[in-house]
Amino acid sequence: MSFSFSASKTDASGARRGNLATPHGKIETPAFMPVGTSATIKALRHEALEELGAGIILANTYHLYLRPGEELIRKLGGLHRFMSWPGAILTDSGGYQVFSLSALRKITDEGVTFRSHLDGSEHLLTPEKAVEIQLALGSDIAMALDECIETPSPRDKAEAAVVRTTQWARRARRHFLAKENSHGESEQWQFGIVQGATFADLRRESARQLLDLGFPGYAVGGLAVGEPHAMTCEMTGEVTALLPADRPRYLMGVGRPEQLADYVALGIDMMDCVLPTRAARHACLYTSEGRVLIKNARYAADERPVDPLCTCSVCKRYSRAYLRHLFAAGEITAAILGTHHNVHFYLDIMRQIREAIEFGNLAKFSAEMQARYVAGPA
RNA sequence: UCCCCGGUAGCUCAAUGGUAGAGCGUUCGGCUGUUAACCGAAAUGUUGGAAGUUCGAAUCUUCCCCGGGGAG
Repeated sequence: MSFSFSASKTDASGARRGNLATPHGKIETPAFMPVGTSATIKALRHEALEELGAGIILANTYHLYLRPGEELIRKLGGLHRFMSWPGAILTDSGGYQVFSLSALRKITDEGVTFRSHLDGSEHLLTPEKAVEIQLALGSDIAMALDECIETPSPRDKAEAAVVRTTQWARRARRHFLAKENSHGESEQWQFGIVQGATFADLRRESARQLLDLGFPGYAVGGLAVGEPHAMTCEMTGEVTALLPADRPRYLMGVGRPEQLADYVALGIDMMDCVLPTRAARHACLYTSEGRVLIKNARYAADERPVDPLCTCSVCKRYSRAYLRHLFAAGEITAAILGTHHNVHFYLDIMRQIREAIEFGNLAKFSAEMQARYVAGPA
């Protein structure tokens, strides 16, 4: 089975309804990818993930390189087999760690030197090395190493990050193609990542430079790192306007439930975010009526489900009172149930978004959902 | 009956004469390509009681109350 992507229907808004075929299954787009940095969606078993209908998940090059090491995973048959996940996997390159681990790394033109947060050892991650690791992992989609910078950033810093990201993308693409040719047929796709911070012209320039490198798909990175939602949308729109219609667009690291449809309307096909999983572990549950901070005292004797409109197995069975108790008691089951619900909620939003695109009424869905969401929990 | 140790925030405990604190708990908030079952804020005190010494007492003195241990 080989790769392909097609966006067959387009909503008036610019939203695309498509299909992404991978060696590990077909994914209906627009798609949300739960984040499993360390080869697991924290507190969620793969059985549940499959039940929830996740077709593709994220894993992280840098973290798996540090532990358990990509060579071990290669020996054990690759990441899919190692973690026993039959669906598709996209691996982030470590570019986000350039941002999130800024205190532990140094950037040069050659690459990024990280001081491991696990044992303090030093590691040089180059664009080539990131490709090597992702080939060893055998992910379906490999991301090129990029330089993700913080917001707000001055223009000169954003310019430098664009230059570096393009140089790194060129090296990553060349290295990837050389390896791919030696293998024969394509077993993996590689995406390039657009940077440019909050500067529209830099975003456009970054996109044009990456287009020259001929990636099978393109990502928009360095957003949702503190800037207002309107800015995220503006930058995303600048980029998607330039990207080829026949290739998937991936907006990295977004977003809040009420924002997902906005990104889809800008022509985004794929998104990922730690919010549903992390917030769940921190007792923040997303519902059709807004966020429920389940540890609040007001839920102590509330026998209703977390979300009365939700069809997930947690909402069918357990009360707010019970979930609040589990969180208050620090029980591990709290994280498991909360994560299950939140991931269901995100994947269900995406299902509704896809359906709305089919019927050409994404804007209506978005408005209705937001109105209900903003009203807040009863 | 005597001797010793102790009594400080809801809990476990700091502070040895100089502005009563911490951790946990409680309440509330934040998390956007995961260094995050994490992080932040707030509320909560007649320092067991009474009387002394002192410019000043959780701290020193005396008596009483309560808990633990020991002796007889």
